[in-house]
Amino acid sequence: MMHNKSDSIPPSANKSKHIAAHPARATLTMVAERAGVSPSTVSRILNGTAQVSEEKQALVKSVIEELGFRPNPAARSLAGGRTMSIGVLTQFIDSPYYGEALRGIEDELHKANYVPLFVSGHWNEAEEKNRLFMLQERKVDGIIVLTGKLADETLLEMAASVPVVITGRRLNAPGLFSIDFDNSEGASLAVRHLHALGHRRVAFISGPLDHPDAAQRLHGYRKEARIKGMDLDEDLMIFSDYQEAGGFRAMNSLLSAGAQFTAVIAANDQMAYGARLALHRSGLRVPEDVSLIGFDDLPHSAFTLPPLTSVRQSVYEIGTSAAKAMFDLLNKKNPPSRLVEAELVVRESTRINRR
Amino acid sequence: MMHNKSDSIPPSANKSKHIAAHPARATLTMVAERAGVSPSTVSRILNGTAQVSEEKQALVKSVIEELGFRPNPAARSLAGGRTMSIGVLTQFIDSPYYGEALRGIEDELHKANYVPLFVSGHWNEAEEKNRLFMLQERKVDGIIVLTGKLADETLLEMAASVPVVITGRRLNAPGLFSIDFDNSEGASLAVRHLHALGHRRVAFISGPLDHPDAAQRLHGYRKEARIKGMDLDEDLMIFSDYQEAGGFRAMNSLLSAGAQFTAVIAANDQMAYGARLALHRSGLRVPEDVSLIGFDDLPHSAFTLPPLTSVRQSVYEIGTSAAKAMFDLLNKKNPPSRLVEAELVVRESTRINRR
DNA sequence: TCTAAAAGTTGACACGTTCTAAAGTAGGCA
DNA sequence: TGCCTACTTTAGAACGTGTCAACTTTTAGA
Repeated sequence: MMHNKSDSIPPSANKSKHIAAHPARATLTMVAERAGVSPSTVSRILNGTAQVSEEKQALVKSVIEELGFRPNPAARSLAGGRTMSIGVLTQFIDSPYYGEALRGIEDELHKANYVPLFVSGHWNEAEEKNRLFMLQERKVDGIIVLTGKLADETLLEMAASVPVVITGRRLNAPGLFSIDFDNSEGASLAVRHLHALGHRRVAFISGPLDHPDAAQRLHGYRKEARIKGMDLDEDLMIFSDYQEAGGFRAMNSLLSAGAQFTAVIAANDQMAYGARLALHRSGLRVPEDVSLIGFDDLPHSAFTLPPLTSVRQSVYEIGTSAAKAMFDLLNKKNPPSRLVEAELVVRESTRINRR
Repeated sequence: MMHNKSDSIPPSANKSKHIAAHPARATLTMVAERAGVSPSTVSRILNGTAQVSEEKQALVKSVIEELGFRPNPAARSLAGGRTMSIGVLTQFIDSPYYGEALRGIEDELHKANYVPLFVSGHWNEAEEKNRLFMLQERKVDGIIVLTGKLADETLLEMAASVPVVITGRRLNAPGLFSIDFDNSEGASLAVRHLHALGHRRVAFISGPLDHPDAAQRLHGYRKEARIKGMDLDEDLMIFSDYQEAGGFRAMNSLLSAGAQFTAVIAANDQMAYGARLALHRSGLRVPEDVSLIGFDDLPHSAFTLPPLTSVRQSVYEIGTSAAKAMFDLLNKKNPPSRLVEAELVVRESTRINRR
């Protein structure tokens, strides 16, 4: 027999129902009583479920204000109403990249009195499903999924029972909204910039291909390089893990394999940082000897040495857009899926190729 | 009359109570029926509220397994039981510093089937109080506060009704656990290191003094410099905002004011990054001309140019410790408050003073 | 003026737990 | 055998809100 870990934890301390200082939270019933109407009426006013005469509206609302009444989320949830909470599946709560998106979501939800429930999937499909399941148990009103490895079908299935906003892929279905960056175009932008500076051999440090955005970025690089007729040897491409240390190792591999290049694009800024250090260790200067471009434009990239040229994506905006779309979904509107444009921020890590 | 923003949002979409595919979630009552016992007994087994005979325990547990029963959090909450959720007040959800702590908390809570509710106070006392209020409304079982501007009294008051774990200050009370870094000692460590390298004029870029840790770090710097008999002019100290851009500006001010120093300590890594760029812009090399030490040892600091010497604090561990302490509190244990030691990670941004 | 439809309102129950008080069941001792 | 204690178990009332069906009032049409 399995022992459930939580079994051993006794009930929490706050049993005292009436702390003297607090004047007993107002309930919907108290409001109804005070206003001389039925609880149902108050409920309908709160939720706009049906028509209520102007006068009663005004009366009840003033009583609500007076008593400082706020609906009890648990009771609402139990009664089958809204919980005023939105589940947010991210991959790592401390991701420097998605962090901004979380902030955007939080800011936007808060304006409408909603609370986000953040959970992390750790780029593991089973874990993601598990967390999503938890969210549904908690009866969240909607779910925002920040990328991840979930199958499209899983998402579509979920969208049938609860509004879903998904980033990092393009998908269309009722009750579902997707918002994605144009990763491919972003990578193309970087290639075009380097091409314009006279670079013809550009290395590419890719992220793990099981991340859809990594695949798209690699694709954009390949496509644009081909268009411009640039060299596109296999030994110019290397795969890594989106981490600083990974970028460091990748660059060392490139170097020790004797790859010839005058510029490098890293599929995210973190790998660019690592690569930059590796170049330094090998006595190569950025941008004098090698030009370097990152991707994501993390806040930090404006302060690296040299400040990093990077493909910018407004992740904060992705967050707010996702939250807004969620509200639309909640209101039964089905906003069209969106593709966000990328933009190149040119700083000091790229320059004209003199070789 | 004020119009409540949420009024306009219609009820959510999932009205259909019984989706064919899902075999109707098992409830506690169903479990009781199937096992031939009363709901109360099942509840008591679940919560360990009272003694139950071995046989019934086993029987009920097997039925729970069979039916895949999982308690409904909302119902629990409403009935006054545990909500299995812990409120976590942080300042910015995307803080590179506290992010790791959040991860630690999440990991630890998840093991015990608890869910964190993250909210952000944005270093604004009113906002912090507001968010804390929301958390209490949501009936969280406990609250973890990651630093902030709340008055001690507010925390103590709260601890009377719900278990509280607070980081970033030392406080003792029943139902409250505090865990803090030894910030002062951390700063002293940095000063000692520079002194040993022969530096006598060390500048200090402080964080905002309304952050308690900033005050402590400044204090540690002052104390140790005095002990070692080092120069401690007022123009060696400058105050900033813990941000990269702030560190950049601070260093420029120092430089343009003509301050003389051979080393700099920044009160956090982010300001160190900014300062490092400012030094570079002025043609000063790190560490050849100026030694630089940061604070926090962000993951990134191992990959800056040069890799940054920094005072390390295991923020992830702070997170897990906070969560563990919360469980102790929930179990009515009152663990002793803790002070976490700091450690200096020496990399390549410091060297012997040759001037 | 009468009637039908629409608008406004209400009571009662459901949601899935926890908790209290009280009842039931043994075992031990006189 | 009968009574008391200690251990188990249960019935049933909360908890605060949403919803449905039914009821009442108003409005509009003829």
